[in-house]
Amino acid sequence: MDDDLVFNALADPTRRLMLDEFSERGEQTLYELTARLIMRHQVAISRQAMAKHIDVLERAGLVSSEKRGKYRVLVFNDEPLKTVITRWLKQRNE
Amino acid sequence: MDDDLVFNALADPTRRLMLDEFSERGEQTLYELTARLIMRHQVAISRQAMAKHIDVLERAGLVSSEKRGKYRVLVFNDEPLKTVITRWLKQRNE
DNA sequence: TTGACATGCAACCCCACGGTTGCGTATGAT
DNA sequence: ATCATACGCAACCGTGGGGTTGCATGTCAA
Repeated sequence: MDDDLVFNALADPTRRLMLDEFSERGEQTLYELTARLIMRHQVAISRQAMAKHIDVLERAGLVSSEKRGKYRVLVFNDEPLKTVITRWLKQRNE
Repeated sequence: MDDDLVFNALADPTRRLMLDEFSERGEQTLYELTARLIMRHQVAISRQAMAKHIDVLERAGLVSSEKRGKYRVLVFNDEPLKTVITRWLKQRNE
């Protein structure tokens, strides 16, 4: 896992919104996700821009994708987040 | 606290190294921190570039600074990190 | 088989960001 | 009083990232 890819993936507000949707629904189509961002978050974005964001998330290991017929199905993976956040926070056992 | 500022602050590898140093020493001079990055992490960076990074960290609330005589003393604050990381991770009580 | 649809790919644009350069300022030791 | 030092400020530069546009491809329903 590459720290740099993960942090860069999190640096963009649109990608963070995507992760918000993923934490609600772990599995979504690219088309579904795009529709959701536009309708529920009033994001003005094109399909191509979304595809680029997905590529970034995928390279960071936060999303894995699989071609299923006509659709590209995206699956959320929160493991990179867990490993990344412990970097500067001392363990508290309270 | 502004999420965007925090995530953008974390997006740069040099700033992450700074936070590494801060988690060891919560309080440092800008001069000290610069020297540490150069010597311990082989980072080639100028004082002015460091000052810019500190500004970014400060706007994100991760660092507060105070002028003490000739020096600028920097104090680490991990609160923004704590509030930010819980966004996508469901609580696990194991 | 035809056509709508979901996606892939490549070239291009714009601007924010990290870095440098140059100069000015104030503090403190001698 | 002098001078090295730690820092602030502003202008400039080059690159990368987010976005768009245009076109090609593959899948599925009728």
